[in-house]
Amino acid sequence: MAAPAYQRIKDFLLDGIAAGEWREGERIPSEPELARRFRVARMTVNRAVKELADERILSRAQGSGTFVAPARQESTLVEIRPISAEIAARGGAHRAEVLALGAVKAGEALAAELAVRRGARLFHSLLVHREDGRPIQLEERWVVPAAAPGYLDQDFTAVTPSEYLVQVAPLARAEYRIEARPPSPAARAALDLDDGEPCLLLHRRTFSGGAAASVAELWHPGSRYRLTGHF
Amino acid sequence: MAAPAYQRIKDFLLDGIAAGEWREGERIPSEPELARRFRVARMTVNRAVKELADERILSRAQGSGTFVAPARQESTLVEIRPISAEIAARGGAHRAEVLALGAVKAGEALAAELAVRRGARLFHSLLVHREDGRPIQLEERWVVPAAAPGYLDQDFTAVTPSEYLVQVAPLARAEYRIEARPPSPAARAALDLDDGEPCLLLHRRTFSGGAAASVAELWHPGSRYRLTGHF
DNA sequence: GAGTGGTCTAGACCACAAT
DNA sequence: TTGTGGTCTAGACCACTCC
Repeated sequence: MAAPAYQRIKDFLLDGIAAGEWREGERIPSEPELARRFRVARMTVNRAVKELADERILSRAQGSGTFVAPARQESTLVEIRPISAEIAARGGAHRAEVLALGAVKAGEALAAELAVRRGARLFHSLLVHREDGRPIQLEERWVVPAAAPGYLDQDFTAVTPSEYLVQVAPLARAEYRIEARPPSPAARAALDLDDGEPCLLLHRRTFSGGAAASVAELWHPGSRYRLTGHF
Repeated sequence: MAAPAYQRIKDFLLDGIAAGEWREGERIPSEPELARRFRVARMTVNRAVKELADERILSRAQGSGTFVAPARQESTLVEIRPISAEIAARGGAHRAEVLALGAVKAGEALAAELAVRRGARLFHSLLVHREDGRPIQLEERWVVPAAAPGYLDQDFTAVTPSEYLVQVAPLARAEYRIEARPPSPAARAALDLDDGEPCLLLHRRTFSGGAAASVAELWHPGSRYRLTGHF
């Protein structure tokens, strides 16, 4: 199962940008040059570059070339990015620590949210994400086994659960809920909070193939995390 | 300057959906059929349909066809939905109380946000919104006078500031920021908070005609208000 | 004029779904 | 088996920018 050519080209460009090979405002290789390098038709390169331009990672100018777009500082709620990408975009170093990974039985609330029976087996993970060493997110997740059978075998320090789930269970829909909350005991322990510091809680339920696939609770320190966006 | 073929096909499909020719979940003509009808290559049809699928107006399934996607509702964050409409949608009774209305001088932070000089005159309003008698939002707002000259003469118990501003200063753009915060003194006094109850703070800056027009700080009791949405 | 991206063609092979 | 979408080719012409 090789990745399609256009995807390989996208990855090549994204890796180059991440590695600083082309910086903001700099020109990337032209379509004909990429076509030669990857031995594909120009239309295939065009698709790869066009998609990155649609995602505003590149900007194109007819007659002059394709350039790395200025980094956008927007974690739009409508398109929530993995925390690792968000941190990388700010130039920070991301590290994840797995606090728990295993199977649990669904309680009443979870059973209702995931449309399984009470006591059903669910995969469960608990991670802390750090930016430059400081905890920035406590991620607790419950996953319906059928939606991601290999969930428990993953190394979530390398690929975040959110990234893994997107790969194995194409995301059809998601619901979210944002709240200000006093920290839960687990969040207090994991997030290195000041006295009286509240948490920004992002609760998310995802659907894949028409059925509920996972529920996530993302706890963030109120003093060090905010959601931003624009329209 | 004729529109490109792929755009004509997109328009054809959008018009058909708008006219009810194909309803939610129904199949639209296949790529080969559209190619015949428009006398273009299948790749051109593919581009048109793929773009509409990327925009989630259509959904595609290999082997079975292309379907009209279920209409998506906008997240409450993406639109500026006045709190009064939000409450009405839940079946609650909305009442607003004006705590302050007048002119103030811009401090450093506000001057920077609104691109005016320090000490410049700004309109200022402070309101509490109640749902069935319980305070649900403390709304503090600073407005550039040029953007809404009649701001101070309004009766904000009848029309909320947000509704008034949308009328007089067509909204071009907005930035928002969502945070979890301990209550400010004003919020503590106005929102009838429990001990240790945090606030969900929505900070919003609006632009009209290219210039910053207003800044709003919307404080909500963490236990009684959440932002929700889906995609 | 040379190089760039924007669009388009007329095929092709494949994976997948419905039958 | 037939029809669907997913991907790709090897060209082409055009509008535009830069030199």
